[in-house]
Amino acid sequence: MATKRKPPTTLKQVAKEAGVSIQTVSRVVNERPDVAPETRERVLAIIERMGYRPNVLARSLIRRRSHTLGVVTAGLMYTGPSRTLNGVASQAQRMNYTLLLKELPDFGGYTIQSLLDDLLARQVDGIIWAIAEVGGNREEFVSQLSYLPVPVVFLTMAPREGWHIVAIDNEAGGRMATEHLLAQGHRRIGHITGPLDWWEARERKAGWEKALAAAGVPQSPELCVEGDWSSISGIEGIAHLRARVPDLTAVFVGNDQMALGVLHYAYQHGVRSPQDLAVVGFDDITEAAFFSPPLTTIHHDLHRLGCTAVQEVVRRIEAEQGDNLVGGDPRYAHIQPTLIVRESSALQSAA
Amino acid sequence: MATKRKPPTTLKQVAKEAGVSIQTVSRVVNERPDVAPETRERVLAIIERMGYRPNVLARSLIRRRSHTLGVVTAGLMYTGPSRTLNGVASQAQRMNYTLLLKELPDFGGYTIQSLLDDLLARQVDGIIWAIAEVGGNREEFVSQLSYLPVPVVFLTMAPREGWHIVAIDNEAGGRMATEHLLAQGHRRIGHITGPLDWWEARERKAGWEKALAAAGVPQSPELCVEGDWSSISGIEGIAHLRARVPDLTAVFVGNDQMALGVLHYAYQHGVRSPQDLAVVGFDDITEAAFFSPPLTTIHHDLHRLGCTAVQEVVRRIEAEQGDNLVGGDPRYAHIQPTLIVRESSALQSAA
DNA sequence: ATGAAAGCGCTAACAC
DNA sequence: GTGTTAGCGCTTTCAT
Repeated sequence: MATKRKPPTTLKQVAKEAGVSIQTVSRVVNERPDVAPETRERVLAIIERMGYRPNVLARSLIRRRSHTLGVVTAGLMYTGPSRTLNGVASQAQRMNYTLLLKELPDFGGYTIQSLLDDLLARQVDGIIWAIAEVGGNREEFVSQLSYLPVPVVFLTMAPREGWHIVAIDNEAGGRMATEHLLAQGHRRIGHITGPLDWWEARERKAGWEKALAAAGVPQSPELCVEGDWSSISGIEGIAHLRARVPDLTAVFVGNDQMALGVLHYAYQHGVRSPQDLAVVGFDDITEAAFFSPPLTTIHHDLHRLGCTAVQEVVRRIEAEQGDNLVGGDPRYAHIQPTLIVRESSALQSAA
Repeated sequence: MATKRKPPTTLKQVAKEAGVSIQTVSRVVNERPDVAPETRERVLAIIERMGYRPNVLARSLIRRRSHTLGVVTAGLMYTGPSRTLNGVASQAQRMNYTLLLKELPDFGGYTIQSLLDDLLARQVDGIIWAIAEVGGNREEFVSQLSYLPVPVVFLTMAPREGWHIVAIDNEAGGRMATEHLLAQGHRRIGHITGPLDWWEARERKAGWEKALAAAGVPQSPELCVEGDWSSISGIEGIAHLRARVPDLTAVFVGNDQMALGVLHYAYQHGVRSPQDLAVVGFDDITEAAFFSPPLTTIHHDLHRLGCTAVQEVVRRIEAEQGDNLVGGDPRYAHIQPTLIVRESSALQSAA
C-alpha cells in the first residue's frame, strides 16, 4: 500500500462545506438543542459524507477532562491480573472511559516514576493501581501520593489511612478454607503459603492461623512452608510437610497452581486424595474443576474487583469535578470470596 | 480528602517564573541544543521545583502524532489473549508507545464501529487487532479498512491480500502433534477440535488431516469431534470418540483445557494414559506440565506474537511518517510453534 | 541564543 | 438559532 493516507476531516472543513460557522457544527456534534432541525440535518449529512470524526485530544485539552483512566498492572501472563483487567476493561467501557494500559515488567517495579509521569502527561482523569502489594513496592508511592493531581484507587493491599482501596478479603478466604477442613474432622492441617513478602499470601496465612486458633487446634511452625505460587513449589512444599509432619491429613494451599503441584505429588506417590490427604486451594482457576481429583478451592471474583475499582475511581473523579466533594472520600472496599467444595477435600461425599 | 487538587503547571508559568519566553522553556523540555547552558540550568531547576509535566495532549495535537497504539482484544479471562497482550504491552513500553486498550464483550463483536471510532478519535497512531478470527467477524472490517487513517496489524488470522497479519502457524502445530503420535506407532488417532467457526481450530484440524494423509493412514469422519475449547467439551469429546472408535489409541486435542478434560475422563474411567490413550494438547498452558500425567502439547509463543505485532505496526507508522513508503508494506508473518513431549504421549519413555 | 507570531482542532462565553 | 472572539498548552516558523 504505497498511498499516503488522507488527513482527517476537521470541523472547519465541515463548516465550510455546509456554509455555516464552526460553532454550529460543533453544536450538532455535541447534540446541543439550540440548532435548527433543518440545519442539523444538513450538517449531519455532510459529516457523514466527509467522514468527520471529532478529535478527542483537542476536546480534552479544552475541557480538562480526557475521559481516560490509567491502569497499571503486572504479570498479565498470570490468570489473576488478567481476570482483574478484564473486569476493569468491561466496566470502563460501560462507563464510557477509555483505558491507558501500563504493564510493569515485574512486581518489584522501579520504573514507577516515569510510568506515572507518562500517565499524567497524557492527562488521565484517574488511575487504577492494579498491582499486588509485594515487599515495599507501595512505599515509593507514599511520598508522591499527596502531589498526585488525580484520584487513585489501589487494588488488593492492606488498608492505609487516606487511601482508596478495593481488595479481596484474603484472610476470610483462608479462614473459610481452614474451617472447611476442620469441619471435615481434620486436625493436622498444613499450609503452603505464597511468597510471604506478598500481602495476599500473609493474609491467607493469617486466616489459616486464626481458624486453627479459634478451633483450639494446636499449631506449630512445621505445619507451614513457604512456596512461590508455582506448581513446582507446591510439589516441594508438600514433600517437606509430609516429611516433617507424618500425621498430616490435610493441607490448605495458597493458590491453585501450587495445589495442582500437591495433587501431582499425590498422583506420583500413590497418595490418595482426599482419603489420605485433603487439599484446598485458592483462586478457583477454570482448570481446578477438572483436576484429578477436582479441587476444592476459594473462589474470588476478580472481575468484580476490577469493576468496583473503576466505579470507585470514577465516583471520585465525578465528585471532585462537580465541586461536590462529598461521596468521593477514600474508603476500603472488601470483596468476599466463597468456598467451592469439590472432591479433593470431601471425605464423606459422593465421588 | 476534601481539598481541591491544584491544576497542573504549564509552560507559561514556568516561563514567567524563569523570566524567559515560553519558547525557551519548550526548547529545554525537548532537549534542543540551542539553549545557553546557563539558561538551561535555571529553567531546569524551576521545572523541577514547580513540578512541571508537559501536556502530551497539546503536543500530540500539534505534532499529529500521539505515540499511542490502540489494542483491541477479547476474552482476557483466558490465558491466550492475556499472554498476547502481555507481549504487546512489554514491547510497546520498550518502543515508547502507550497503549489504549479496548476489550470486546465477546468474540462476535458487533460494536466494532463505535470502538474503532473512539480509538481513531483519540488519534492513535496505529491499531493492533488482537482478536481471534471467528465466523465472519473479519468481514465487517473489509468495508472499512481502506478508509482507515492509520495502519492496522491483525493477529492470528488467515492471510488476506493487502492486510498486515501476524499469526501462529497453527497448521504446523497440528501437524507436529499428529506426526509425534504417528512416530509413537499410533495409527488410530482421533482429534477433538475447537469450535470450527474459529480459524485457528480449522487450521489445527487441517494439520492433523495432512499429517495422517502424508503417513498414508486412513482417516474417517468419526475420528473427529468438535469441542468448544472447554474442559467439559473435552470430556464429552473423548467419550464420543471412544464409543465410536473402539480401537482408538491416541488423540490430538485442540487445546490444553480440553486435553485436561480428556485426562480427567481417563482418571475417572480407569483409562491409563499414555498406555491406553496417548494425549497431545495445544497451547502449553503453565499448568500442563503438572497434569496427571504431564501433558504433551504444542507450545506457541504468544508473548512473541504480541511483540512482533507492535514492531510491525510501528514499522509501518514510521515508514508512512517519514514519506518513506518502503519497508511498510503488508506482510504475513508466521510464528512457528514447538512440540513439548511429556508423559501423556510417551509410550516408551521413562515415567 | 532567544523571542514573537501563528495556529493545531476544538469549545466556552458572549454577542446578535 | 447562529456567529464572533478568545484561548486550552503546546510547537513551528521566522525574525532578531
